[in-house]
Amino acid sequence: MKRLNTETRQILIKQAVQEILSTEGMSKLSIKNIALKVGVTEGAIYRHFNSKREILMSIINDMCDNLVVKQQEVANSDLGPSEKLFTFFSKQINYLILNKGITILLFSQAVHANDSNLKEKFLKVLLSQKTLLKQIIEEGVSQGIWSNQINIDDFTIFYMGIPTILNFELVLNKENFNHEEFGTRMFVLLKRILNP
Amino acid sequence: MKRLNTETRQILIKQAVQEILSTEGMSKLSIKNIALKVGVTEGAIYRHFNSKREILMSIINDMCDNLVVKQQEVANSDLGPSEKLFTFFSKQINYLILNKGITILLFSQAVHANDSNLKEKFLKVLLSQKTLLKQIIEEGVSQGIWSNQINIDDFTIFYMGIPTILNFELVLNKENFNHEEFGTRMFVLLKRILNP
DNA sequence: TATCTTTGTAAGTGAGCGCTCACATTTAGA
DNA sequence: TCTAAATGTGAGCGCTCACTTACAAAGATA
Repeated sequence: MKRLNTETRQILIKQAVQEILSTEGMSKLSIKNIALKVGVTEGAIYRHFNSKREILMSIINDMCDNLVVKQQEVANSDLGPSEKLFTFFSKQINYLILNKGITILLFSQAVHANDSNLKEKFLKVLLSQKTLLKQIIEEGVSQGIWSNQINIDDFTIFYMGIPTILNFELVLNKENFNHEEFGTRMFVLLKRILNP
Repeated sequence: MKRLNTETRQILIKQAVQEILSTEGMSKLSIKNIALKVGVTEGAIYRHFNSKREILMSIINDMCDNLVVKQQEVANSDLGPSEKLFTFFSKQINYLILNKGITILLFSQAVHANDSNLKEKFLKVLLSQKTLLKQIIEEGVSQGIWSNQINIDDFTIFYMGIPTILNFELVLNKENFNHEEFGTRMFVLLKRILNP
């Protein structure tokens, strides 16, 4: 068996986790299954992570670093609200398509995680995305670009449903699902809500 | 221990399942947990259902009889498209609020059920709702009530995200969540997409 | 080459899972 | 009142779970 250093192995383990999540679901996410997918035995997994919980925590931390922080930068940039929203949304869709399993993880754990620390962390990610989005929409409404008739909280709630349906379509349509277009097509609908 | 006949006990078991699903999630849905919530022992559960799978199947059959069939009637009624959509949507929201656990069950099992028969049944329910909705929207668009610019498939995909966010808001806000208003508020956003 | 840290293996732990079964008790009908 | 069916109990089945441990061997450093 070829040996790899911890950093490399950790990445492979996290990739395996996301692959299992997107194809088989949370109930099949066992250490044995992860090890099988990585090509090592169960014990080897525990050389690189102290617990299953720690693997999930690492995945969500990656999402913070590679997505949420970037979205934060977009929200606070000097772009116009319309461009901000498009970039914010695109980054999210691209990340979810590249990391297919993460939506299942995010929603199931944020709502019903056994571990309360894990639950709080997952919730924090979802809520911070919601807050950033709200900030962008408020800016657009106050500038008169978007309608002041809409309830901004309702819009953000509505928006948060998109990751789930993306995941749903990804799993169901698998092969013939058009990744690239999904974002732009959904964006059209979002703009129809916002436009005066 | 008070004894109850099978019909009564089956209802209590299904209620317990939905309660566990909405408060603790799929991972805590064990026969032991169900029995505990019902107030009997594990063995008693198997007097009224042959398997855990059969309990879930019965819950989804109830949803067919009490919701999907009603939605079908609405879609095929002689109401106008706008009234059809409102009634169709209201029935769904009310059912999901009354049966809080069912969204988790529906989406998690339709996507990743271990049992393929179960999976197909769950998928069928989701897809038949999607088809009925599409039928209503097509009618409205062809009558010129709604914009012919929108992609109807995209709209139905978008619509299917609502059950998940409803569930999300229900769990997170628990007490201070306004059940009655949620439907009408979301309906406002849906209409903004559809309106010419 | 010798040594030591790092990585992987294989067998095992106790706990919980869905489910079964021998047995007890209630309930309904003759 | 007697009997048989229906309902509930509690121990226990084989299995998988997350995780541990004793041991082996690869790779780096000297």
